[in-house]
Amino acid sequence: MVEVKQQEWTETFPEMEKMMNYKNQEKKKRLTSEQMESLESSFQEEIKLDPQRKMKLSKELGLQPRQIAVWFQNRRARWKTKQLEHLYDSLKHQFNVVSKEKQQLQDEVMKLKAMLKEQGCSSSRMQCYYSEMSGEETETVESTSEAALLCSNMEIKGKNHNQFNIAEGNCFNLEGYNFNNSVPLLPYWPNVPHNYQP
DNA sequence: AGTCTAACCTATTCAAGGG
DNA sequence: CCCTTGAATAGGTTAGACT
Repeated sequence: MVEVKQQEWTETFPEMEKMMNYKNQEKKKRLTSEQMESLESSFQEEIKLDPQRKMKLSKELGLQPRQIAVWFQNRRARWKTKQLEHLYDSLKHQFNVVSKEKQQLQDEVMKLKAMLKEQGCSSSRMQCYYSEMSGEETETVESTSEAALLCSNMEIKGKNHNQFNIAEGNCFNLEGYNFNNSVPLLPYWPNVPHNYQP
């Protein structure tokens, strides 16, 4: 059924037959390691491909300009996937750090409460006493930790994702939280134009 | 404002190569 | 033979030039 249709097509449109033969002959070919290296170093210089560079690479590497464009397109897609993976790892690590800290603080609160109980002083009385002393509203440890986590999320959402601030290792502005010990970054980062919108 | 075009993106296909 | 990788394609979006 398919063969019959194909025959009809090629008889009606000889150009189509040419194209089909061309397609059969021209199988997908892998780029040589030299071509790959050259394209890769060019990509590291600049993630975007301007027409002059495309033509230059095309001549240098003996590839069609279209092939150069396609390679850069696919390379950007791969790069973006890697970025997302690293961003995910980074956020996961930060979440673990904050969770651990929250647990430690909660443990500390439990210990302190137990101590107060031993001394025969109720926690509500102690909270009232603390409020009078500091003149501020009292907060539970849960609320402060959750607020910190919320703030960190807001910080992330507030950033322009295209700037990749988190992935580039910038610290959060959260007071009292040190996120310097996040996951290691990629060994290298290509130049991304300021106006680059993935 | 509407149209055209080039360049780009994402998703997908498919050939090549490795285990 | 199956799975992964990467070159290529399809179809949609966007920005800029032009009328």
